Amino acid sequence: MSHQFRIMKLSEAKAQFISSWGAFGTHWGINRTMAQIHALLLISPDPLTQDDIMEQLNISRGNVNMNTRDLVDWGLVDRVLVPGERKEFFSAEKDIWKVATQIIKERKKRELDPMLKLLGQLEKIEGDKKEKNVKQFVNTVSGIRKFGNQADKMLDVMIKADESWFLGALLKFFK
Amino acid sequence: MSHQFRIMKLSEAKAQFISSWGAFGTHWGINRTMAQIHALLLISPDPLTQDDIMEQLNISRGNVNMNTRDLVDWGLVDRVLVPGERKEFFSAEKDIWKVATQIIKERKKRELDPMLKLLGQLEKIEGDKKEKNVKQFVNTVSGIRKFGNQADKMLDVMIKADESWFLGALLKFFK
DNA sequence: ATTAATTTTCAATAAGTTTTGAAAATTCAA
DNA sequence: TTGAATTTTCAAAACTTATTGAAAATTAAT
Repeated sequence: MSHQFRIMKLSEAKAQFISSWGAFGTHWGINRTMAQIHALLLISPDPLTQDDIMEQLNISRGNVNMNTRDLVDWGLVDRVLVPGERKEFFSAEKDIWKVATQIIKERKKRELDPMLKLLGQLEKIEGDKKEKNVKQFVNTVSGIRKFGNQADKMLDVMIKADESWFLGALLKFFK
Repeated sequence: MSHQFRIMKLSEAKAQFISSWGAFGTHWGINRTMAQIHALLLISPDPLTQDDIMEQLNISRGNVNMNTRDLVDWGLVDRVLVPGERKEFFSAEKDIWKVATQIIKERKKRELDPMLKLLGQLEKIEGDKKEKNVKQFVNTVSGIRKFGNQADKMLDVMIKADESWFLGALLKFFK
């Protein structure tokens, strides 16, 4: 079965990209609008104002304000000053490797690290280690913790590495 | 600043684990109850029935039914038959490496692969490749697509590899 | 075949999350 | 200072998603 695609105009392609990136974000714990604003900024060659974003995405001022704030907190977007302009402008980091490592760094800090800390505690429960419920609990928790610690170490190396080193090494690694 | 933890009883530790795993899941596009049922099954040495799950998590029959179905669809839980029992039982895959590769496999299929397909289309837009809006759009999309393709390849290797090979190789890789 | 046990479905409802928009706060130019 | 421009806040409303529970469907024992 084959499928014929039409060549799109920029405006149509932009709309598609923004909408898909938004839907994609919702599967990753990021709200739709935040992901859409990020997408819009990624494809904008120049920084945009709150009003630009409101207009292009048809959303309220408050919504833009809250979500740009979150994007700045995540380190994905910068507030930039344009000389001679009163309004403030927003600009997204365009290097996708930096975007990815920034997201990894934040999620690791916010989610993985606290989970690993908790699992370490849960392993030390009181009770008979031979009893099968205790045994299964400890096995499960320690299995997850060990796996999580490996992932944690691997992500630390990734975050510190630069892209060319990392991809080069990976390609060699995977023959 | 130091922090003194109390040693917990099994019942308390179980409750903590189930609740945290549920909260963790919500950051990863998995609903709270589905993650909690998964957690409960992971730490149960024996398979459980719908009624067991309803009782232990205090949720309705319909809810258990829908979420166990999803867990089975994700390949994380099996329906098992216990000889001489009328009811059906559920049991989770306990090997955490298998759990992780199964989740990666499913999310890749459901999310990454369709996104890469779309990005490939979006790159071929019509219009002047020298115009800065077109240029930025194409650059962004192709950057994401290239990065995504690398990730895709890497995940394919991970899915096929077995745990000991993979972790061994990773440790060597990261010196 | 009948019936009791069990599972599944799904419309109604509850719970949770996002969005709006107008008022309050802040910023900065004159 | 004053006041116009701009940003921020947050309670209320809209929207989305998850949960319930009772009825329907299925299963299997008698």
